[in-house]
Amino acid sequence: MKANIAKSCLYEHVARIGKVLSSPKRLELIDLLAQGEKTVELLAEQAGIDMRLTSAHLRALREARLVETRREGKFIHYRLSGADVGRLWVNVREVAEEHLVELRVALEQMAAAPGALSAESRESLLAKARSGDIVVIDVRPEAEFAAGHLPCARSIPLAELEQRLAELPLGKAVVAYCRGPFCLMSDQAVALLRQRGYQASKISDGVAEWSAGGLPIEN
Amino acid sequence: MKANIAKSCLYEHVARIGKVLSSPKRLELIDLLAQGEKTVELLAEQAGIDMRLTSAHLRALREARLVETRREGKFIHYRLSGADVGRLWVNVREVAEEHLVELRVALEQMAAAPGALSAESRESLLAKARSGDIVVIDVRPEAEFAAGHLPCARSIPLAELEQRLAELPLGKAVVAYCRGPFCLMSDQAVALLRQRGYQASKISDGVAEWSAGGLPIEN
DNA sequence: CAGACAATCTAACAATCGTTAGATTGAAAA
DNA sequence: TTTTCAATCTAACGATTGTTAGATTGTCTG
Repeated sequence: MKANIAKSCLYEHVARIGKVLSSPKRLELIDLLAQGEKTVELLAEQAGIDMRLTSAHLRALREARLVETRREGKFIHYRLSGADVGRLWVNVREVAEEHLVELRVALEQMAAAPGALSAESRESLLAKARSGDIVVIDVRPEAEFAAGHLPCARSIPLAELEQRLAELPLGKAVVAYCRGPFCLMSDQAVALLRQRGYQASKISDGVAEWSAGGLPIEN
Repeated sequence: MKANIAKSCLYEHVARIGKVLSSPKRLELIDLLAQGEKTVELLAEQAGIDMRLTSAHLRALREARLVETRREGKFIHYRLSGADVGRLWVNVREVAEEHLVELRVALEQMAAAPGALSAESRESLLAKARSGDIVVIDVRPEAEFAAGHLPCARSIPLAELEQRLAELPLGKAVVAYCRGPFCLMSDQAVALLRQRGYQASKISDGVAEWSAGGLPIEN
């Protein structure tokens, strides 16, 4: 039957997307690109992968049309080719968290600091941030903050946090966030802040999760 | 760094889900399972794959916890392990449709019958079905209808459509649906109905797409 | 022009995966 | 018990993929 071979061809096209999601390194690159446009060199450094291998993985991602490029002098900037790609990454990760117990266990024992907010809704957090009830800090590198961040958030990169403690009011609750559930920067920030007497906690959301939840992103 | 190896371990777990989505045959099995619980034999027949190979693919899906099994006598019934798995499949397919031009082209030239409804919202379709303005028919096998179907839909499997034409009112518009955008059954139904003088059209949604869109499913 | 550097290309190896076909398990029926 | 049949297991193959290291492209700077 002619229709049958045409049909299996359709699934083959979708499998191209699946194939690209089947490598941990490529997933990490997608996670990093969800924070904003980045050069190959920066991606290689942040993911801890050899630049030549990074380039090969990015090629695979580009052939599946999940990322696009932009040239700027010697540098080539990669970015996700749409917000739906970020949502897809969040979706795959959520399904993995839901069904793979091993992943949940690994996540729990990695986040040694028990700094997560007790199941607070995104909306109520946003309301408290808007009213000035809490201070929300974005501890990612400044370039990622500039590419897009949570409403009312202030950029204090983790590397600068110790020197810039004075910017934070001691009385108010401080809520930190970073790249998402797989990123440890907000945990480290919370640990440092608590050590210095601040009332600190974290949310596991990054901009991709926040945005996938239907909430606004500023830049 | 210890944190670094733990982190790459997290992405590896998510990649297990990606790996399982990287084979066209497995995607077709997921698509079929989104229609409801099925035995290995039935899946093999409907996907046109050797049963032993089907079993091997189902094993991979089960090891990634995307499907679960239930034994009933000699038969083993497979089902998706949650509604989120169906949503993930829809999500991956939508990203593929959005970014892979080749897939869009293949889809268009496969659906020879131009029977698709002009961009009508799901809600308005549901309202018209509820008011009795249109007749919605589910042309999938009856067992799939029984496992879950669109509200107000009537089951008329494609194989029985010709003999059961009398059940359909000639004056009203008839809207057919089947397993989803990759399924040709609703196209065939529309072709047959129009040939017999009915005012027929189709929607590309199946229960998975309908449900992923936040609309209710009956059974 | 030559040198520096970001990024890609190439070739080669080991490891993994999809597929096939034959053998085996396990539950129901004769 | 033996037979039947759904489903799984096993071994083997060919193809694909991830990774590595060296060579190359292309752009800016001196």
